[in-house]
Amino acid sequence: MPELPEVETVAATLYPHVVDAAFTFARLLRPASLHPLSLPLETLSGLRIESTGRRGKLLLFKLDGLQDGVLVAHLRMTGRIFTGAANSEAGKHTRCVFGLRMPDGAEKELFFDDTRAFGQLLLATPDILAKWSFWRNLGPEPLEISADAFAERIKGRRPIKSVLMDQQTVAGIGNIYADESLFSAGISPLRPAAELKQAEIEKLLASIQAILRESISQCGSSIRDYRDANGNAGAFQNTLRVYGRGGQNCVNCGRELTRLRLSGRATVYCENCQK
DNA sequence: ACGCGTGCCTGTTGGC
DNA sequence: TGCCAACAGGCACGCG
Repeated sequence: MPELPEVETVAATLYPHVVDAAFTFARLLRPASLHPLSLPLETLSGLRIESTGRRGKLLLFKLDGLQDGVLVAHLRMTGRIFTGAANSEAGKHTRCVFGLRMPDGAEKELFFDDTRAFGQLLLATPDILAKWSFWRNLGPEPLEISADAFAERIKGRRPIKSVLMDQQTVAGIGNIYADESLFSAGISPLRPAAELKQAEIEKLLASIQAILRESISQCGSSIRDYRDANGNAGAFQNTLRVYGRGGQNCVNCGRELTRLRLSGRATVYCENCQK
């Protein structure tokens, strides 16, 4: 499930395949995979991809030729973006196909596959983005926020894990990195956010940043579906210390890791090491 | 305003 | 072996 490090990796691996390419067509195979606020994808024809990037878990294609326009791909659980040869056969879970013409005239295609179809595409100008509440309310980038600003944002009675996963707090943390960061910081996912001491908040942010950076350097975590734009798996899943390890032994103290459901999501932590 | 529960999706897994 | 419930879970939405 692509979170910040995975989307960062997709953006980086996609870049050499699509930079300076111009869209020639867009074939939307599943209408619901287009966000209701989106401009029609036909608008893309002739527009050039200036760069690929990321904001939180959102993959961005910056476009030349549409006033500060951007094509946003929200991959959610199982979304994948990759390029292939022109006139390729659409897969069973292909939701959209884009035609691309490279600067040297070569043609290729860009695919948006999404097995579970939670993901969405959105072609937007700044005025449209301003109407999109998810975008408007998206919190700062966790790799760029200061400890003071972070502390400001995590006040509240909710469990700290729920606060971390709220994209309005900081953008890009999902279930994997919330569990891993809390383990690394020695903080229970159940602690009400407002109870955290200044030193704990600082340690938590440092843990988040270290884990996100380490995961990016290993091209993300491939638990089941995630692949980068070249179809390669990441390696950070081999480094995970609590996520998906419920019932196994804590790597730190050896006690059995606790697995529970917190606001609807599987949560694994060590009752001994995380207070 | 806030926080919780549910629905959206489909493939995989594990228990009986 | 076959069936089916549980599960994976980010986010919109509705309710209290």
